[in-house]
Amino acid sequence: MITIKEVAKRANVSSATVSRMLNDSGYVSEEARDRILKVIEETGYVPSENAKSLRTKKTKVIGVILPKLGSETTSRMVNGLDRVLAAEGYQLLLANTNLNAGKEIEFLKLLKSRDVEGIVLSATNTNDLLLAEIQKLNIPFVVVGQDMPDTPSVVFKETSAAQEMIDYLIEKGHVKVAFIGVSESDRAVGMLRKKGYLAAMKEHDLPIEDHWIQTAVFDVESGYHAMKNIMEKSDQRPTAVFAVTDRLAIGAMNYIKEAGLRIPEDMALAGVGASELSQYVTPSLTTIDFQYNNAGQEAANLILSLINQKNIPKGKIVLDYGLVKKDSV
Amino acid sequence: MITIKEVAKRANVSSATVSRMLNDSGYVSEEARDRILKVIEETGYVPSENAKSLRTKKTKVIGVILPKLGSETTSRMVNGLDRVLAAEGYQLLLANTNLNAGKEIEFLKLLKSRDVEGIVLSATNTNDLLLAEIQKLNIPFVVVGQDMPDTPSVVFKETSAAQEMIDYLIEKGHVKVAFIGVSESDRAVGMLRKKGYLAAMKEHDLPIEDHWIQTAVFDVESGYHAMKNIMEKSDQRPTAVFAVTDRLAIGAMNYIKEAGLRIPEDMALAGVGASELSQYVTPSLTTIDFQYNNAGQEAANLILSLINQKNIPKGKIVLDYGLVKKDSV
DNA sequence: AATCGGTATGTAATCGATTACACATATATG
DNA sequence: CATATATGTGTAATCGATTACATACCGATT
Repeated sequence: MITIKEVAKRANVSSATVSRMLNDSGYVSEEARDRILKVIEETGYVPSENAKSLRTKKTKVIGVILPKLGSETTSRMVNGLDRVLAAEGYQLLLANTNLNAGKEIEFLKLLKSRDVEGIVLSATNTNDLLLAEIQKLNIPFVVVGQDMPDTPSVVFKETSAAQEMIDYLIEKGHVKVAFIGVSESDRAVGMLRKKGYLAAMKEHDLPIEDHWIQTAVFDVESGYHAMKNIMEKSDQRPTAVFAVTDRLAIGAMNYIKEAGLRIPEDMALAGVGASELSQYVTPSLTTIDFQYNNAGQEAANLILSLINQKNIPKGKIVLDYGLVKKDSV
Repeated sequence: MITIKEVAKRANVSSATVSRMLNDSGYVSEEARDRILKVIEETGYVPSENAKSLRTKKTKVIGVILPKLGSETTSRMVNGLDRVLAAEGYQLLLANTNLNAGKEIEFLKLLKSRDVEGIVLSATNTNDLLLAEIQKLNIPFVVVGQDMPDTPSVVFKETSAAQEMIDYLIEKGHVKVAFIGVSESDRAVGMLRKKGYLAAMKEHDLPIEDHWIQTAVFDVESGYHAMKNIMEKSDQRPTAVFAVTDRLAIGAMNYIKEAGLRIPEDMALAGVGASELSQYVTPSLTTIDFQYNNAGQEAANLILSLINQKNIPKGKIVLDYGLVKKDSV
C-alpha cells in the first residue's frame, strides 16, 4: 500500500507538507500542491483512516447495537440514524445481538475498543449489569426505546399511546377489550403498553377477564395462538383486541378471519408500529405510529450533541405518536 | 484512556509481555499473567483495535455498500452476511448510497481507506466507472445481485425465474399477460426479468400489446399507476400481470381491487421477492423466492474465502429460486 | 564442564498518519 | 532601515499496539 511518506518522496516534499495539503492546515505553495495532487492522482493514494484515528482519536464511526437485524422497526431506526450521521461524515458500525442479552455488554466493550465516537443502543431490556457497564463506558452513549436512569435516551410515550388506543376502542362502543402483550422484561413494549391498557380499562370501570390478557412472543404465529386462546378460553368473548405489535395483531387477524368472524363488525383489532404490513392487510389495521425513523434521527442528533459537547438537551427525549385509524376498528 | 504501557507499568512488566499475554503469543509466567490480569480487571483496560490494526493490517471489519437501508431485500441480505461474518469475529461497516450511483465509488474509496478487510456491494447498476474502480480496488470484493465481469459475484437466476413464472401463468390458461418492470439501468431487475418475460411469451407464440409493458419505479404507488395504464390504455385487456417486485405487484393489486375486479378470476397477479408483505395481503401473492438471506450468507462465505485465500470458487455463485404459488394466480 | 533447548522478559523498531516547533524567506510597516 | 508579519517547509515526537531480536536463567544432555 502506498503511504503518505511515499507520496511525499515522489512529490519531493516532506510528509508534513502532504498532510498539510490534505487537511488544509497550514501553508502549502501552489507548486507543491500541484506536484502532490499529481502524485496522488497517479498512485491512487488514500490516507489510512486507521493511522489518522490513532493520532487524532477521531474515527468518524458510531457503533450501533441492535436486537435484531432486518426487523422493520430497527431498519427504520437505523435509516434515521444514518440519514443524520452520514451528513456529518459518520459511518455506522453494526453489532447485532440477535436478542441475546449477554451480547449487549460484549458489544459495548468491543465497540469501545474500536474507538467509535459514540454508541447507540436499541434496547429490548434494561438489566442492572448492562446499566453498570454503560455507566463506566465513558463515551457518548444513547439508548433508544427503553427508559434507562441517568442515561441519555430517546423514548416513546408507550403508556399514553396504549391508553389512547384503548380509549378509542371504548369510544367506538367496545367494553370487552382483550390484550395481547409480550414479556414484561421488555419494559417498554411489555410493561408500559400493558399499563396503558389496564389504566384505560380501569378509568372506564371496565372489568377484565383473566383470559383476555395473553402474553405472546414477537411473531405472527404467536399472535395467532394468543387470539385463539382468547376466543376459546374466555367466558365472555371480547369484541375488541389490542395487540402490542402489528405482527401480533396480524396473527390475531388471521385467526379471527379463520374463525369466520368479520373485522371490525364482530371483532375490532388494533396494533402498534404502523408497519408497512399494517397498511396492506385486509382490512387495513388501526395502529400507533411511533415514527421509528424519527427516533433514529433524534438519537443521531443527541449523540452528535454529546460528541460535540454542545446543545445537550437535559432529560429524555420523548417522542410523540399518532393514532392511525384504519378499517380494522 | 488506559494503554498497554500503563497496564505494563502497573503490573511491573514490559508492554511486550502484556501483549504476549493478551494474544497468547510467546511465553508468560504464571505470576506475570496473574498480575497483568489483575491490573486489567481493576482498570477495565481494553486494547485499542485501532493501534492493533495499524500494526497488523487486520481490522476484522467488512464494508457493506447498500442501495437503501431498510428495504426488506437488503435487510435480509445484511442479516445473512452478519450471521456468517459475526461467527468469524467480523463486524459490518455500513455505507448507504440511497440509490445515488455516484456514491458507490466514493464509498468504495472510503471503506478502503478504513482498511476494511473486504467489501460487499449490493448493486443496482453496473456502470463502467464503477467497474473500473472495483478493478483497482485490490482488496477482497464481492458484488451481490448484479453480474459484473471478472468480479466475484452472487447472482440470481433472474431470467429463468421470470420465464418460469410466465410459463406458470400460461399453464394456468393465460394468453394475455402484461408486465410491470423497472428501468433497464438495473440490469438484474430491469433487463433480465423483462428478458424472461419476453422469452416466455415468444416461446408460446403469444403476442404482446405495447401497453402491456409498463416501466415503473420501486414503490407501491408506481405499481398502482402502471396497472392503471395497462387497464386504461390497452386495446385488449390482459388477464394476468407479472410485476418485477412484490411492492409493484401490491400497487397493482390495489388498483385491480379498486377497479372492482376479482383476483385471480378476472386478473391474475404475480410478483417477485417473497416479501413478508406478499404473504399477508389478500389474496396472498404468487411470487418468486430468491432467498436474499441465503445470498448474504453466500456472499459472506465468498468474501471469507477471498480474505483467507482458500476454497475460492471459480465463476459466479448462482442462487436458485423457488416459485411461491399462492392465491393471486 | 560445556552445550543445548525451553522458559521468561525487555528493548526498540515499526505501522501511517498528525502536529509542535524551528527555521528560512519574502513582503509590509513604521 | 529595522522589524514585524505572512508564507512555506522540514524534523522529529507522538498515538497504542505488535514483534524481531537480544539477553538471561534453568535443568538436561553429552
